[in-house]
Amino acid sequence: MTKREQVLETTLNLITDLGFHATPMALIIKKSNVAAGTIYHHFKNKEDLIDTLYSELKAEMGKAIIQGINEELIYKEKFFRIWKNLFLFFLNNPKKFEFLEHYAHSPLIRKEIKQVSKSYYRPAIDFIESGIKLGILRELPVDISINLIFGNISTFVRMILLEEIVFNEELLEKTIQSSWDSIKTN
Amino acid sequence: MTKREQVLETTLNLITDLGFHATPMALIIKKSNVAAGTIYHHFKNKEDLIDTLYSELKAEMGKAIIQGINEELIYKEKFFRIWKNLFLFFLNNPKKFEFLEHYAHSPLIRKEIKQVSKSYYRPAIDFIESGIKLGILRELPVDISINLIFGNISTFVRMILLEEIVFNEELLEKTIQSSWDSIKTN
Amino acid sequence: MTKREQVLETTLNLITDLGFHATPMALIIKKSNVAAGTIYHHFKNKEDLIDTLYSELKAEMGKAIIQGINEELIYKEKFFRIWKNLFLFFLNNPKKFEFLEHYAHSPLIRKEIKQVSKSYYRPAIDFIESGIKLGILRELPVDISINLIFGNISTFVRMILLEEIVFNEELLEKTIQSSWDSIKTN
Amino acid sequence: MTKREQVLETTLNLITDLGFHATPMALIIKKSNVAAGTIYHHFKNKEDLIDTLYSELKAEMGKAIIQGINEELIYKEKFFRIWKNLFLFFLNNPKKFEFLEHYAHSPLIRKEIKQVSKSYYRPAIDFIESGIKLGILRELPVDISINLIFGNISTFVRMILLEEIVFNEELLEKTIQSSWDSIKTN
DNA sequence: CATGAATGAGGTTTCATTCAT
DNA sequence: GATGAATGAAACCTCATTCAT
Repeated sequence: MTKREQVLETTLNLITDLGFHATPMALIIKKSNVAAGTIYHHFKNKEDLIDTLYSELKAEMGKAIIQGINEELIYKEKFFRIWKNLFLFFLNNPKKFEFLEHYAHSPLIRKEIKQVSKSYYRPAIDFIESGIKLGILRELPVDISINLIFGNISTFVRMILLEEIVFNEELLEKTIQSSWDSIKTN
Repeated sequence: MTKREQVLETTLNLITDLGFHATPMALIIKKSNVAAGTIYHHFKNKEDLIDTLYSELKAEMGKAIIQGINEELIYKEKFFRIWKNLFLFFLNNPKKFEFLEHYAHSPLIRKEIKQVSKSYYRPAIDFIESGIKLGILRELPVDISINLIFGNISTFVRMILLEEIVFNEELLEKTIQSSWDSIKTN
Repeated sequence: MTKREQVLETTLNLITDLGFHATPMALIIKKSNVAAGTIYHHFKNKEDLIDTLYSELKAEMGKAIIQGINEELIYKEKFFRIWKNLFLFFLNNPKKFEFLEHYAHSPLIRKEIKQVSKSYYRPAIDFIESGIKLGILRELPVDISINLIFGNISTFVRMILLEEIVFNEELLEKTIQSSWDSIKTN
Repeated sequence: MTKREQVLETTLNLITDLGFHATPMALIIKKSNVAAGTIYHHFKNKEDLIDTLYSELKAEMGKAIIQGINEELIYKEKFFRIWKNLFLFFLNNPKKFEFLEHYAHSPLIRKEIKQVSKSYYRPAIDFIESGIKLGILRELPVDISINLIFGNISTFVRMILLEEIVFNEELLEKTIQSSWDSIKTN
């Protein structure tokens, strides 16, 4: 593990645990066993460190979403697959989930970075658009559909992580179904 | 307007615009026309100020939710009413919306405060529970249903505020419908 | 007990327990059940409060020193009496002892106040001077003798209060004797 | 001279001149030609700075006490030597004297620090104990004898520094003698 | 690439004091 | 005499960042 990676991982852990405002560089330096100068060798400044972290996590998430999707599946199967992909990525990476959720709408991440990061889930957008064209999905603005789905997944994940519900396959299917019912045509 | 109210209002505006870490007390002091000591007379420290703000806004939101609900309405009408109540509260109070959304899952707000604040939407929880008992809503954990609905509303509001979609009555009805379809029994 | 007395007593207790720097007016106000303004009605400011306390305690100490001294006693008996008087005053008033000891040489108490307070143990000074004239005490500067005696008493008291030694009559006599041996002529 | 040493020396001077509460960190920073952060790099906070200063001065004093003591000297000569060593250390280092005296019994210095500092004059304690065993000194608790001697020295030094007496060899001998007479057997 | 002592602007908070009631 | 909300200067300390090694 390189120093650079150590820093990014430590930052992720600290920021999700304590929040940005309670995570000074000094703490990141201490917990990642790195010298102050080393961080500034790899990242321009604190903002750049956060932006980089956000950006890399978004890319990782983008990759996770499309795993196992192939053209043999029918539309609804693809939808279920994507939903589960994202769900599992979040569930298995709770810190990354926390971070991405929290800073998605924060003034802390520069808009430019958010814009670039959006490209990572271009495939998801395309998928929704095609669904509408095919008449499988309702005529809602794509971003609404996208956000409805993402929102549902993140709510579901959060509740499992906070142990407000106990996960089981049946509940998972019901929840995906409830997502599907909210976007499919009747 | 008391000094205390001045401080809370200014804090809400500044924090939503700039973020917590970019809102120094000095700025709150200046913009609320109050002396430094006065803030610390009313609030223990910066954290307590934020906690108080969060708590009071949650209470206000709780009141907004149940307006106009009476026993003459049928279940689905009540649901639509509640959905619109919350939607309008957020849309008409964008700063409050921003703040509540952003700090809902932040380590900044003490867990104790979050717990207390939860009581403010007790009526909503009761409403969902009764819907399930009556067989109108699916057998999903109440908190999931609640969060699905809240999540949908907030996604919808955010997109209107960010001007990613243009609001109209038809779209509103479609969106509520998509929420309703995700929780109602088939 | 008047409000003024409440304030003085609370101040004595807090300052000896916490030190001057850790005893803000706000704490004195709280612990003495008095309003901020009330203190400033009785004392010009914080310095005046401390000065007054010091001054009144010195006066009280002055009175204690000369109790039971009458002309029927021989010189050495008077010395033992005075020594015990001061010893008992300190032992029975540990907070007053602490305070007087600590602020005796502190830049906190205005020199003017110290000067005035000195007059309270004029009788002790006269007593030493007469001892030297009578040839009973050594030819040492009066202030040295005075301070040697006071120093010994305070050391003795402090050790009892800190439970570094256990008090008994025999030890008391030995200690006074050691004081007497250090100033009497051979 | 390191930055750390600069800070300690400046602190000693300022605190003895003005007192703790009248010596803001800003003044220490200015007078020691150091940046604010530099102090906090070396010391945890203001209290730690004072504690460290106290501790280091005690150690220095401990070293001074035992200079020139060797086994060829008889007991009384050693006593006179030790007395003079401490006397001279205080007289030649008036600021250190002031500081050590003033904070010896102050709640400002943490008890833990005081405990550790006590070890620095272990040799003096051993010396007194051996004197009692040899029958040269009275059967008084060691700490009493120690404190009586220290008390006398400090009273003497203080009076010279305050110019309440004029120092000369004869007076010095008389004062040591008065100390000796208070602890030796008759 | 890596280090960590040093920086100093600016952060949060304290605190003696006032004054209208 | 007594109250306590309000004041704002100044206190302590933090923190992102630099730079000589």
